[in-house]
Amino acid sequence: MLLSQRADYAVRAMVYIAIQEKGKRVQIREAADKQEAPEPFLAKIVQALAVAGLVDTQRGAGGGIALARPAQDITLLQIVEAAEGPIALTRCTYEPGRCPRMERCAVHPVWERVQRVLETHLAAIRLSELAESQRKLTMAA
Amino acid sequence: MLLSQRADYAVRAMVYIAIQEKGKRVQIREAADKQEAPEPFLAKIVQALAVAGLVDTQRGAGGGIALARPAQDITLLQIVEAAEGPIALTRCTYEPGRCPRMERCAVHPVWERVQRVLETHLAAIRLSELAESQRKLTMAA
DNA sequence: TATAAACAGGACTAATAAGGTCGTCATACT
DNA sequence: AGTATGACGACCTTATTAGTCCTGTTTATA
Repeated sequence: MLLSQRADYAVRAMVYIAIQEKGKRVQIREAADKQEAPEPFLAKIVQALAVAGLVDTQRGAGGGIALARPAQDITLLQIVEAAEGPIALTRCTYEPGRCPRMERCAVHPVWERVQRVLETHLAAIRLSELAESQRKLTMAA
Repeated sequence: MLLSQRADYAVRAMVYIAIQEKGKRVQIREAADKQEAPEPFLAKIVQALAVAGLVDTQRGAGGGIALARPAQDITLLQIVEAAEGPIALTRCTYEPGRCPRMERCAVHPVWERVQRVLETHLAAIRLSELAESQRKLTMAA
């Protein structure tokens, strides 16, 4: 698999948070149940999302998780990178300038191009769109 | 990293084989030296390429590896899949119908779409193009 | 102010995959 | 026959992934 479970859980959890009524906080337990994710594992992922500034967490009774900004300002790429760390197609493209063959290898620029395509596509998808189609799906059922 | 070292070694080795004069076979040892890949590891990868029908191997003195068909009939996607197995973005898209949430999850179709984009881009790149630009690079140096 | 509800954070573990090695056998040219 | 070469399979080591668990700390509210 190209993306890990972390990324998948993270995205689904974000969608779940996004479809709540405004102002309502979600508990990790609840999100884990609904998304069929192991609770302690999801808790860790949520921490990473919080560090990345995508969600705002609040402790204590009545606490929970909420989006840190409007859903249309959050992209799929941001969620994936928050959960997984920066994405790199191969070791060559992990850090710019890290690959010793860069100057003499015809494959290098191709990996870079493909990676850019992937990032662009992920960045074009907004959490608000995902939330919208999730709402429709849920209503239909 | 989204793709493993196997894929990277495989692609570079294929380019190296493709830039040889017609009819000349490459020894694994030689390819490993040139591509800075561990020889026994590359040998395994070459086996996978042979099973996938991308290269033709010949044992014995004067043996070695050659392309099994013209370089313009081999795509980057074929090489990557031969080296890594079928690519799947997430566990959801690993096998069609394998994901239990498919019907009620708004994220699922997005993963499928992104995966298709990736596959399409990889399939659009031909080994012959890579070989051509590698030849130019080598001549320039 | 006690208490229960919630996340924070670190240490730990199990399973899997990646990356790599080695030895032996089969094959083909000379 | 001898030697060069890949095929094949067993094995090993390390890193990553996917989790678990325990002990906090914060916060609302009864």
